[in-house]
Amino acid sequence: MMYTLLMAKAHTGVSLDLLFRALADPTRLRLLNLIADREICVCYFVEILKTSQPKISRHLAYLRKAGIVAARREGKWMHYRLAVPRDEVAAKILRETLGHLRGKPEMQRDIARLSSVCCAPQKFVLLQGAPQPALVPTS
Amino acid sequence: MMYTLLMAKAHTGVSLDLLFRALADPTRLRLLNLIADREICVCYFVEILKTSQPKISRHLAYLRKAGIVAARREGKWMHYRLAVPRDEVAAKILRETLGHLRGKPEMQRDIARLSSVCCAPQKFVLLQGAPQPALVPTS
DNA sequence: ACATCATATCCGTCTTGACATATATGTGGG
DNA sequence: CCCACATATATGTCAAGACGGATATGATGT
Repeated sequence: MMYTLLMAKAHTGVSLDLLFRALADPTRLRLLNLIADREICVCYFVEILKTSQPKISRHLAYLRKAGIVAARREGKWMHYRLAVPRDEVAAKILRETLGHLRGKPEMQRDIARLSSVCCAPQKFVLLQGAPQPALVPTS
Repeated sequence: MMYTLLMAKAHTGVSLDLLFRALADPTRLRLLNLIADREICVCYFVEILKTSQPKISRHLAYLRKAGIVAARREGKWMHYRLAVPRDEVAAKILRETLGHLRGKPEMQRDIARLSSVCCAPQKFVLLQGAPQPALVPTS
């Protein structure tokens, strides 16, 4: 019942204002920054953003329905990766936005946290045995 | 009471998700496309978008408070023009978005309507004696 | 049974449109 | 000059819906 606006048009491809809607939230921007060039599973988001799992899951659902990310299940784990929108304009704006995010200190901090978490996953209860994120060829 | 989130941060410059919020609406995108490279007064928006004047005025207020457009009064008329955000990242994304809009058929139709309306303003009751839009040096 | 993740529900806030009304400026008459 | 009155634009109010966070519960795989 929620997010019906986005859901309604998700299948037709992302029109510009829908893309902007998807980008108009700090949590989603942080998620996108982490997803940008690696396939990564949900437990890392929970550990890095330090927010509740349902909250993250909802924002990921939002991005999925907006056609910006795609998910793949591997056993217990769900891997998320970027899904470049078919719409050329939307795709370009998304790429540029991700590029800009990379320069933001807050975003760099998230990436740094990801690195440290990956180097010592055994230190984080949530990440026991979690699959490592895999870099993805830059689109 | 309305738009408090935007109002709260408007003076500090536009953070990325606030810019996206401002862009996440079709009406505002149409307005921005018309404003992009000319200073233009409100009555043209009403005539071109064919929507209610309060609706347009509200969206313009939204864009104003988001720091994306600026207004200037000249007698009865209010002229709106683009206001490039101080934040370099936001400014770049805005410029690129406007560039992309230019390619969209719907937006080109609006520009076409603007031209025809400007050539024969006497045909439109709303535009009797309204000042002509003035092109602005491309930023 | 447990771990990982997704969805439902509740609640407060924001957004949006429609409609009514207020404000600001210009104009003409006394 | 002051007063109506028209014009251009802005704002208040209301209702409907969307959003975002928190919490509880469901689904899926080991």
